Amino acid sequence: MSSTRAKSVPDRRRAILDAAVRVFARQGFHACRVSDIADEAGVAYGLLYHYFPSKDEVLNTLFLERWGVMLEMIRAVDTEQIPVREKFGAIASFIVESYRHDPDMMKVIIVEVTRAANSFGQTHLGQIREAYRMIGTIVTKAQGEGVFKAEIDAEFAAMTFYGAIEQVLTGWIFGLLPQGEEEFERAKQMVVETVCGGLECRSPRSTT
Amino acid sequence: MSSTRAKSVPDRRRAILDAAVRVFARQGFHACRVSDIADEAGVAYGLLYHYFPSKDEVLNTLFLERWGVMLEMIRAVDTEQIPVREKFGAIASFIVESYRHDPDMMKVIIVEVTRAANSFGQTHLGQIREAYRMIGTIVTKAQGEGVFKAEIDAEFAAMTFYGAIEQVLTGWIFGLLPQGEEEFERAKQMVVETVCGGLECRSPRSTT
DNA sequence: CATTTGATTGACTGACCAGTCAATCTATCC
DNA sequence: GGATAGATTGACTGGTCAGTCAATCAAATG
Repeated sequence: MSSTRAKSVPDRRRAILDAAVRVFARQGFHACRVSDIADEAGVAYGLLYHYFPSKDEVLNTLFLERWGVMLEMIRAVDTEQIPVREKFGAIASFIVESYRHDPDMMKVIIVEVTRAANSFGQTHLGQIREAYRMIGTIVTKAQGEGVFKAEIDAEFAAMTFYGAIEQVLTGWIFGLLPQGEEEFERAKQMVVETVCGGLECRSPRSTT
Repeated sequence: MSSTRAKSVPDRRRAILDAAVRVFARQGFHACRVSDIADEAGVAYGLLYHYFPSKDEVLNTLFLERWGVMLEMIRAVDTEQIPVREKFGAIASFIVESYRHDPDMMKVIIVEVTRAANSFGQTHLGQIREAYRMIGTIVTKAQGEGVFKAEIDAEFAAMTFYGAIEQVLTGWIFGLLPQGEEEFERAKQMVVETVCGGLECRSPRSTT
C-alpha cells in the first residue's frame, strides 16, 4: 500500500542517489564531501550512512544500477535476428540517448568508473568486461555470416566501436564537441557508419 | 661543465619525476601520498618541494612533457606529403610505441589526465583539444582530396580514430586485452584499417 | 496513551596527509 | 680555511573529512 502512495513517503534513499549524481558530476567523486551530497539532497549528514555503508557504496550503487540496464540491452540486441548494422545502431542509440536523458549520470559512470583504472574501474572490471565481451560476440557472428572481415580480431573491433562512442561522449562532457538534438542524431549515424564501414567486407553478400 | 658529468651529480628532479610515474601508475594520483613518491625516488620528503611547488605540479610536468612530444609528432605528420592512411598509421604507431616503451607513463596520462574530466583534464583541456583539432585537420584535407567521405564531420572522425586507439590502450592497461609484441603490431594495423576503411570513399580516386 | 521500531538529525572524533621550516650537509670559490 | 649558496633532511602543523553515535522525531500497533 505504501508503495502506491507517491507523495506521502518521500524516498530519501532515491533522493540521496539522485543528489550524488549531480554532485559527482559537478565536483568529481574525490573532490566532493559527503556533506555536499547530503546538502544537495536536502537531508541530514548522518542519513546517508543510514542507507549506505560508505561514500564508495553510493557510487557503486549508481554504477551497478545503470550498467546493468545497458548489459541487459546489449544482451537483448545480440539475440535479435537483425543485420549487424542495426545491432550496432541500437547500441550506439542507447548510449547516446542515455547521455541525452541524463548527461550527469553518464559523466559519472564514464569519468569515475569506466575510465578509472585505479579505484572503481578495478572494482567493476567484471561488469565492464562483460559489455566488451558481448559486443565482441556480435562481431564474431557477423564474421561468421561473411558480413564483417574475418581478418580483424573481434576484440579489437569491439574496442574500436565502444571506444569511438565513449570518446564522442567525452567530447560532449568536456565541452570539446558541440551538442544538441541534431548532433546526437548525427553522432549515432556517423559512428556506426564509420566503424561498420571499416569492418564490412567490400562486396558484402546481398542481404536484401 | 657540470652538465657533461653524468655520474657525479645525480639528477634528483628527474628521479622524482620517474618515481612519480611508477607510483601514480600503481596507486593512482589521489590514492598515493607524497611520501610514497619520495620513498620510491630514494629521496627525503622535503626535497620534492624543493623542485616542485606541489604534488599537482609533478603530474602537470609529467603530462606536459609527454603530451608536447605527441603534439609535435602529429604536427610533423600533418605537414608531410603522404596518403592519409600513412598519416593515421604514423599516429597510431607513435601512441602504441609510447605504450610499449613506457606503459606506466601512458597509464598515468590516460587515466589521470586525458580521461579525468574533473581535476586535471580540465586544467589541460587546451592541450588535449589541440591534438583532436590537428587530427581533424588531417581528415579535412583527406576529404578535400576526395579520399575520405565528405559527409562525415571531421570532428567525429577525429574522435572515432583517437577514441579507438585510446580504448585499446585502456584494454591493455586494465588487463582486458592480451598484450605483447605481436598484439602491438596488430593493433596499429587494425585500428587504422578499420577507421580508414570506414572513412574512405568506396571508389577512391586513384592517387597512383 | 504507552510502546516499539525505524527514520532522521548534526556535533564530534580520529586518522590522514599536503605542505612548512629550521637544521644540516656539500660544493664552490676566493 | 672561511664564507656563501644551494641541496637535502625529516619532524611537525594545520586543515580536512569520512564515518560514528547518542539523541530526537514520526508512524504504527495494541
